[in-house]
Amino acid sequence: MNTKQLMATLHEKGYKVTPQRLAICELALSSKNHPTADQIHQALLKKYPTVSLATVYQTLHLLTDVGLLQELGFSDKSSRYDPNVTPHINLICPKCGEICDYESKAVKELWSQIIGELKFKPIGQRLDLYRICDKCKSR
Amino acid sequence: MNTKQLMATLHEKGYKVTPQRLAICELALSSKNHPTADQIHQALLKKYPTVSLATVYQTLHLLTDVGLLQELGFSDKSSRYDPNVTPHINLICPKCGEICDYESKAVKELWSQIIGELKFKPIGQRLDLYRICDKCKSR
DNA sequence: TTTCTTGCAAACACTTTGCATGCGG
DNA sequence: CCGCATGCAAAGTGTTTGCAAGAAA
Repeated sequence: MNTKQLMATLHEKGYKVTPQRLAICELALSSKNHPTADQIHQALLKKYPTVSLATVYQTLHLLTDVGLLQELGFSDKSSRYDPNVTPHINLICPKCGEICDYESKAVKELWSQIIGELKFKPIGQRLDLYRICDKCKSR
Repeated sequence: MNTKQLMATLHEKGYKVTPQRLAICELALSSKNHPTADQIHQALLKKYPTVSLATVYQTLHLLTDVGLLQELGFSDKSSRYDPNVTPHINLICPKCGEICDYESKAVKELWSQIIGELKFKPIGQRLDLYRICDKCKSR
């Protein structure tokens, strides 16, 4: 999603377009490593030294409402944000917190099979798979 | 799991057996509605009016460590505890917070198929499916 | 001009910790 | 007896809120 599309989406939903929002949206939606709100905030400070963490949270919620982002809450009370809202597996290392997406035709097929079995359409899903990542294993 | 087995498991892992622990374990492990720590605490107060919430949290972590319980963290920072640690789907209503388990042969089969594809053994999983529950839909 | 957004700081909810006391092994 | 477990209260953490000032439409 480019900037133009993003601005159109915000307008459409009745949200104002501000530089902060654009910056946060672009960072969050292009992220690959499932960042925390704080990580996004830190990255943002380089370009916008005055943005507050509260604004980051607010904008992330906005994106979650709109359906462009998924918030993954964890038992340590931290949240990670994932721009991939399609059915996929989050491979999570409980040691270091690394999360990477695992996408495959099989996953999507199997998931749609389960949905068929359930006879209703879900509004979202979250598939986590926990395992010690290679880095942590070799240590 | 009955009380005798539970006591044996605690001993085995080097944990002391106390009345509080037994009570918390029995409540948590037999729960069907994915309670919060506070709900467990409230229920417990009827029998043990002096147990502290801290003890409840500690014991729930103990059970999680031992692998008898899974902690489900959510984006609103709440945690729910699930005694079902086998691969199954949590049907979650984001409106009212209701969680029910959906277990089927298909889920387990398809899940193990995906695991086979991954070439390593996970140490756990979490499969959430979000949908508005019937009660909320009819309202 | 009107309304929404921002940034700050204070408030919040849930969870964890420190410590003195008490009980299990 | 020794050491872990308990209960309480205080501290901690990530997130949310209230409000005045500022910017978008």
